Amino acid sequence: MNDKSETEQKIFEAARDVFHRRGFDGARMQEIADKAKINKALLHYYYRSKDKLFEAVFREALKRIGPIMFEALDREIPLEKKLKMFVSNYIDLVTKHPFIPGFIMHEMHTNKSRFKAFLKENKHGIIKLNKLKAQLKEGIDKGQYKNVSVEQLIINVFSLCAFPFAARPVFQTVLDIDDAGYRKILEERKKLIPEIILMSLKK
Amino acid sequence: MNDKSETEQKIFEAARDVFHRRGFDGARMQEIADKAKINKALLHYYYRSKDKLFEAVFREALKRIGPIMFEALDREIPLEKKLKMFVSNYIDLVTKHPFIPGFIMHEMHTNKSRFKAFLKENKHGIIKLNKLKAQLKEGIDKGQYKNVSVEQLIINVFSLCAFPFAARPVFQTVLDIDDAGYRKILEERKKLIPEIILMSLKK
DNA sequence: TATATTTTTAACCATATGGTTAAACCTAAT
DNA sequence: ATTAGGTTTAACCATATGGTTAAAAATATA
Repeated sequence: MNDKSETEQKIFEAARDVFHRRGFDGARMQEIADKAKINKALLHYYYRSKDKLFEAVFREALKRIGPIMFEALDREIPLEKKLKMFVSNYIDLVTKHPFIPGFIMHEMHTNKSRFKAFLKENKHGIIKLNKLKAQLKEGIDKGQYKNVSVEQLIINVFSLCAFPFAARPVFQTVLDIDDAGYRKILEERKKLIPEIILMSLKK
Repeated sequence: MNDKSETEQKIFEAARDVFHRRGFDGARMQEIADKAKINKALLHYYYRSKDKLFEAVFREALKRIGPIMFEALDREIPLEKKLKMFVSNYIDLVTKHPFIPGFIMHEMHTNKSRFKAFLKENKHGIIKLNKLKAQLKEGIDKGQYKNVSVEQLIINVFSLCAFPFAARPVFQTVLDIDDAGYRKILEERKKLIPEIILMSLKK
């Protein structure tokens, strides 16, 4: 869109950092200002309120994830490639922004209406299941795949991709894995997840 | 332990409700008091502070989930049964307390140290992987299972079980499913998840 | 019944927090 | 150099919030 001024950019990045990490309720305008190394009043100069600033951050998070789902799932390539592409893209993205899944989930729980409203207005919001559905049905009719619902399929893929990030501190603690070890595990999943999903489709 | 007085119980239940729903930062002592139909000062009479009250709620959530993981995973029954039992128990529990997964995940992210400290002191905290590990190794050696790591296996099972609850609002919105429909999907997963996991183990 | 103890309440308090204001500062155009 | 516009700051403000206090009410004890 508009090229933000340098300060505006600094503010946004600081805000993203803090909101992602602490959630809306946990975020403090002062912390954001400090992190951006500007006066608190400047936040309100550029973004009128905490709500507005949050919305900008929330939108960006959705806009980052949306296209990935959209591009990968709604495309004319074999299901197998589609899956691998999606999983790899998703894991790469979230590795760079590890708080996005948890952030979106939590904000969604505490404020469903905001999310729904946003999705409705956003083209990437609702996943277009048509192609995937058709593709799956074709495979099923051919006797190539088991008869599974698209919904379950998508829930499975997302669960296997996103949860290891969202629940990372839980897993690392409970399974006693250090950071390097966990990174390795995440990397391995780029191969593992498509395998699992494809296997679950086979008869 | 000690049989809480009626008021104490009312307070705790109200607190659980509010904390689960809003998280620590989003929870207001006033809302808890209102929900319990008592004066705000009574909260501090029974539980000294917001932190203490939260801790009680947080502990309870972990104590509910811990034994389920523990009981099911660390037991002398075939892997297949173990899996089915765990998944079914987990889904039943979380159906009754749908906010637990998201609650634990979020609080973990925003306050890792509290969680780790708690796990260390709790017997159910660290999953004992020994039996599961041995069991898996045996199957692998016999040529019955593929060579997968216990860690990935556990991450997969938990992801498939927990994420559909934690991200429920996201899925329902994005996939356009109503409450009844989603309940059905969750119920179906009691069969689906063990199938997927077992299939992912087969050679 | 009188006294001590526990439970509950209304009224406060101190602080944190989101937000505002008015003035200072900077930069580019005249 | 002066002016006008946008940018940045320090000092405030109003309110929400967790927490306290002292007294009332209820309950147990003698």
